[in-house]
Amino acid sequence: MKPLLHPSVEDVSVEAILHALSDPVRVAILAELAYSQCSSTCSAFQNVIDKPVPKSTLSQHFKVLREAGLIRAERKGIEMHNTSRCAEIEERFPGLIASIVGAYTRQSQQKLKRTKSTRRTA
Amino acid sequence: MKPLLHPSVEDVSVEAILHALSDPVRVAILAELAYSQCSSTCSAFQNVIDKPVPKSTLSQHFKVLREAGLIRAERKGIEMHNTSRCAEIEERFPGLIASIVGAYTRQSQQKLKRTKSTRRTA
DNA sequence: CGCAAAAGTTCCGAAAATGTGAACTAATGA
DNA sequence: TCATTAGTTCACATTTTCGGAACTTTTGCG
Repeated sequence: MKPLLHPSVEDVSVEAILHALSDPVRVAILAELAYSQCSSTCSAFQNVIDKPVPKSTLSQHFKVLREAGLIRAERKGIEMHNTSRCAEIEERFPGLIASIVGAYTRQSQQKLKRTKSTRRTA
Repeated sequence: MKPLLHPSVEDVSVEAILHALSDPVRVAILAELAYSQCSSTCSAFQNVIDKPVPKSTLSQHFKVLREAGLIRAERKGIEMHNTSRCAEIEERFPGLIASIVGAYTRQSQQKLKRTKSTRRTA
């Protein structure tokens, strides 16, 4: 199996980061990895959003995150251990990831508030 | 001609913003609009990157920026006047746009530095 | 008015990217 | 050796994107 390429920090591009994080599933994965500060397997994210994500799709998502330089993946026996590379990226692009994850957080809070205050459909 | 839909600020999504800004042409446009603080026509950006951008493509790019809520477009006579909506978005997602544009700026500076220090091909 | 030009948009076909089931690979353990 | 589990790769359908050609709006000019 291929040795899992990870770009070095100086090869990480803003385009790739933004593209990777323009998908709700991928941000959810990164946010979780960044928050928990410890490694997680891919299959741990099969229900990262409301509905289940097929594993081939999940694999693609991890690939995108990996190649964007946002996560590091290491094979440990039968499973993959994924960790965030946010600290490295923070050095190169200070505040970038934090503000993106922060914006998503704010967005989901506002979404909650809206459905709470306007639940006429219930 | 259609009346040019602009999402209201509270309908702007982070996904759409990141997707819009994951393209070099579109960031270049937004950065320019945000920096200049005044309106510009679409055709003013035909050479926003090294090579010329076809006008149908440019039109699509402006549409993406518009629908993401990043710019406002108004027809003035024969041409469109585009302005950035960064101030509005700053209220909803503080620091987001600034950190993205900042990251791109840093990236292009580093790219310059690299080609300067390693120009063997010249 | 009629017509030409300029700025954008829309249309459409080609090319690229994405999602996902099915088949495959690699590591583990009985 | 064989079954199981975790992920990857393949193949194909769907979607998105690019860009040339044609179209629409507005303006300016005779």
